[in-house]
Amino acid sequence: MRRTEQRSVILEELRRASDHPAADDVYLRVRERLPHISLSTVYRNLELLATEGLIRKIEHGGGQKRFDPVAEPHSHFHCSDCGRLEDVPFAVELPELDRDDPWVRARVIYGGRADYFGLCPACAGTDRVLP
Amino acid sequence: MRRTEQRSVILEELRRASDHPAADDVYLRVRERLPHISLSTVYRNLELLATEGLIRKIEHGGGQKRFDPVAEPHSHFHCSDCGRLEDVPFAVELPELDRDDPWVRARVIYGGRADYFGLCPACAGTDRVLP
DNA sequence: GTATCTGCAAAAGTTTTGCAATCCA
DNA sequence: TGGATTGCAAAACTTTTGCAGATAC
Repeated sequence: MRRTEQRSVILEELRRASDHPAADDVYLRVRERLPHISLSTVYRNLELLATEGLIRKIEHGGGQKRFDPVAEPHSHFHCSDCGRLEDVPFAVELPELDRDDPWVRARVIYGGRADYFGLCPACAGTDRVLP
Repeated sequence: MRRTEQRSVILEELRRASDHPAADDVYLRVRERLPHISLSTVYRNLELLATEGLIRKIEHGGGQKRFDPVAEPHSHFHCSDCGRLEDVPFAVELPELDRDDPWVRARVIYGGRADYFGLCPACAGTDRVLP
């Protein structure tokens, strides 16, 4: 993987973002700094960076895939109302799997992840009135 | 929601499937029985059935959304190699959230789900040689 | 009878790909 | 220099939508 300005800026802008942007959000942000960059370059680099393990691709409701600058597995919170996608600010431990279970033994399980869904502060109204 | 033959057959075929098919897989199966059905009807019905809570739409790696005939939340196992999506055959309990945590208090959390990823028996080779 | 539903076709939205030119090591 | 990378345009793919006619209740 070579170092190119496009690749660096894409990674920088993704790391600066806190909202798990989709490819075309990244494109818009990167374009502020590199006005001639093309959307395919953004797609190709996000894909490559995810393959190389520097970032993470997230499946999320809605048409687009989102990208996470944090490659380490962690939990997300999805707002069912506005679609916001946030990091859960603490580690969620999944229960240990029973290694003797035949279903578990028949598979190689790399890991697991817990995701939560509900209403974010803005949609729940708790960002205005705190109880 | 009215009862139509198309809707019934779509639901039946989804319930008969064990592989969490995508919309166009459902379309292919339904077409065996209703050769004149259109893909949009399949999309519209899967969407409606999911909205009504009879089935569940699953976000999953790869371009297409998948559908699950089981509406109750349960865990899935994603094969990183071949893309197979299976039900985890036991309940995975998520740890209780700390209701006094300010992050938790600021949100309305409907629920969570644990998903696992790794290699399925075929891709791990354990369907041929059992240890 | 009327609101819902279907099929068709077209549109919309997202992601991928072919290719010639350019760039990095 | 040579392989990786880019920009552009076109293609591919998935999903949604408009509309006229058919259907369920």
